[in-house]
Amino acid sequence: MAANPSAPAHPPSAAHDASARELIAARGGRVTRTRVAVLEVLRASHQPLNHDQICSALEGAGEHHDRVTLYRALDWLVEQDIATRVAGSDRAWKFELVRHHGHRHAHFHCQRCGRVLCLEEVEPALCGALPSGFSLAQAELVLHGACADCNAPEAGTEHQACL
Amino acid sequence: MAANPSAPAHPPSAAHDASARELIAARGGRVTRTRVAVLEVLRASHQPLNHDQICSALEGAGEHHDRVTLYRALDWLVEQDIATRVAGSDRAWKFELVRHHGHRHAHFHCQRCGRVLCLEEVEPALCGALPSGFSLAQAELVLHGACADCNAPEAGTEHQACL
DNA sequence: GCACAAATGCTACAATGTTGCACAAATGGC
DNA sequence: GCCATTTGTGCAACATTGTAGCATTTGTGC
Ligand SMILES: [Mn+2]
Ligand SMILES: [Mn+2]
Ligand SMILES: [Zn+2]
Ligand SMILES: [Zn+2]
Repeated sequence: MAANPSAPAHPPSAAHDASARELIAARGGRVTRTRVAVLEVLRASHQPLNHDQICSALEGAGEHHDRVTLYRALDWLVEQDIATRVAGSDRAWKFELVRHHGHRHAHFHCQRCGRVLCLEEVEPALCGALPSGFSLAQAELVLHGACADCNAPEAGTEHQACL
Repeated sequence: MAANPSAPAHPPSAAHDASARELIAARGGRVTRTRVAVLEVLRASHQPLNHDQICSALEGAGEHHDRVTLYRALDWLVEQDIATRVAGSDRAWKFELVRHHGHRHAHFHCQRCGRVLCLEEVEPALCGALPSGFSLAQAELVLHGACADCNAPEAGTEHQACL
């Protein structure tokens, strides 16, 4: 870490970091190391991440965060509608930022590489009507199949579990 | 149990039991106590059941089955395409019989009573196209909201977790 | 800086599955 | 019906994912 006090401590993610702090403070929460770090990780990812992936990402960046604290930070982000939970194929929740408010998109679970990707262009829809008396709060659509990478004939690269 | 050898041992579920045994044998599996019992429970239920609910149902009928054996029986049924796994809202799998082969229906998760119901009339659909290169094996649609029972104004009955 | 509420970091514990392995039981051929 | 073979079972131990309780620390407003 550069100790130069006249320059911003972290060059490119500074703006991100700033707005992460603002976002947290705006919700009336305390700006803590873990909340900021988790928010940064989620912001940097274009796919939903589970607790373990987030933990590894932080650990990889040399930051250690307590397991329980991480769970609690994620719970708080979901409570505040900053993030959402996505049901995974294994039985671990995945988390992603709510990027465009109110926008619901489908997810794709690749049965080959195991990744879960956001299909920003695909919205859940129902073919048939809800039985009377039922009220709908939210529709969750998960497609299972093979992703483009795994379908590509030029094998060689094993797209296995690439974060 | 009536010991009369000229009459079927179990009056109403005999047909069920018979075809459960046949179904299992037809897949080349051994007809065991647990597989038959689990199949009967699934057949009798009109909603997906998790491991614990199945275990309770059996226990309630005076039958004890080992936890692990139950898991393995369920795994086998899924492998054989006799049953399917349905992702639950908690992190336990639910299981249901494949009743009409190839028929995919949506599920409804009531956020009030916690039940997961089959919406046999509703099929998953996508609004928007799959990105090129992707191939789809199966679509899974889960609707979240309040079921008819929970929406009914005549409260009194707490529809909580009724099997 | 101080006070105080809000978060953290432990340690335990709960829920849901999975693995390995010795033993039992279902099946098919006699 | 009996035996041999193969398939499942039952148990104990372990793995993963998440929660609860509680003493200690930290962020915030003054
Ligand atoms: Mn997404
Ligand atoms: Mn169903
Ligand atoms: Zn893939
Ligand atoms: Zn309900």
